[in-house]
Amino acid sequence: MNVAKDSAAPHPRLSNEDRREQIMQAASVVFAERGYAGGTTDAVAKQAGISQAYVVRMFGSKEQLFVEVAKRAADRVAAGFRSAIAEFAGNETAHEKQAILGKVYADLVADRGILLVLMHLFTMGHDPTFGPNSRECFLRIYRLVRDDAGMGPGEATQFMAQGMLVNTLLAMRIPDVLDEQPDAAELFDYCTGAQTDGILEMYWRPNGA
Amino acid sequence: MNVAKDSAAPHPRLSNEDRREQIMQAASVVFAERGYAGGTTDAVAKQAGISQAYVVRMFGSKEQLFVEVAKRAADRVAAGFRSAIAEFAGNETAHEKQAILGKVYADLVADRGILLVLMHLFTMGHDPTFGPNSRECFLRIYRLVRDDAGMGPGEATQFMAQGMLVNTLLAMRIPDVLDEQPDAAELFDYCTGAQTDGILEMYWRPNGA
DNA sequence: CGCTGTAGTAATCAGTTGATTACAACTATT
DNA sequence: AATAGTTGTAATCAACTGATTACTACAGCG
Repeated sequence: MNVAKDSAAPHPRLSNEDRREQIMQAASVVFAERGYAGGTTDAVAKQAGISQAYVVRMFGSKEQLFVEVAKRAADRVAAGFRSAIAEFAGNETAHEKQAILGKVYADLVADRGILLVLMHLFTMGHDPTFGPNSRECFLRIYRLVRDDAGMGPGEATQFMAQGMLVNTLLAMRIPDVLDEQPDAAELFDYCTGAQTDGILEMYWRPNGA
Repeated sequence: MNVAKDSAAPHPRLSNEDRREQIMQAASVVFAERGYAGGTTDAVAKQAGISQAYVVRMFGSKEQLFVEVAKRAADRVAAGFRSAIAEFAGNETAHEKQAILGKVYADLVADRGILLVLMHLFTMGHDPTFGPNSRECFLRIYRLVRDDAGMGPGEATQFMAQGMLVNTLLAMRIPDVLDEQPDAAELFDYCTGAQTDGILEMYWRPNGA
């Protein structure tokens, strides 16, 4: 039996796998708020409660860490969509499909890490490393919506457009000024449609789900 | 009469006003590609061909410089829309208005500075300085489209959504992979509609207009 | 117990960065 | 021509940052 170290032990000593996951979660928070250039490996380390040296050694470089964090964010969106699509009855209209996937997306981006890390990735299309990555992530989601969900290219495009507007509004923290800015409330309402209340409910929590 | 200094003079010695404009143009290029945190005042200075110290002293701080650059980007979008709206005949359908303003927007974001600086601004909604600024800039455009252009809230929202998707596709440099990625070509085509060719034509030039 | 691999850190380093200061060069006014 | 204001820079600084190295501590295995 282990000695009693279950409560607030100074060094829980995680496995490689668990620690990786923990660092990526911390990096997601840090990169989301500060961007790639502004997110320091030291901030990630502090967020994870470990040393800065360990963060760098675990992923080789800050660049590689960001790539993996961004990739995982896209993975989660894809997984969320796939699992929702798997439960389609098959007779939904394109509009109904949009509503279902829209709700799933609202759940996903309640995690500001997913939301903002992807947005930061998209703004680095010029970068030799991040650029190809960003295009691949985005097109993967597009294909999922168009093919697996079975929307036409037009409907899929419109769905992606609405998603990008939701991204922007949430990134800007529009929900913070809903009370004092009637126009913001109107725009947010028209954009999120039936999901408005659900999104707002999740928005005020520390993290989604 | 001035002495002959019109050809490649080492120090043209600009007026305060002209120099400000030149620095902001340089900063627009630098911040666009590197983001706020990644864009150094030294890179701005080199882009403008002056010393780093002068960049900082002219604007007080890097933060203030970014605020002014972002504000000017939003101003240009607003001015472009306003001048197009001023030429409305008054009997356009909402769809026609969207097409006209869409074309104007395509012209504007051919300048990657405008496009990306605004996107970077939008991702900093949490920042006490940039946050209020980003919301104000965005809502200003929304009101312009909804009120001055006379679209309803629904049409205006849809127009903004399409704009955010165009932003994302251009930021990711989707046009760079149009040939090897058929899905990218399809998405871009459906998104830009009648303006596809016009946008691409401008995309390959050093700068818009 | 000794050995080996793994988790984790402290210390350090070279390069960068925003900002400040003091100073030089030019221009206009009187 | 002396004065004063403006344009612009070189030099410098303290703080920061990603990465490397050498080290410690612990766990499993024979």
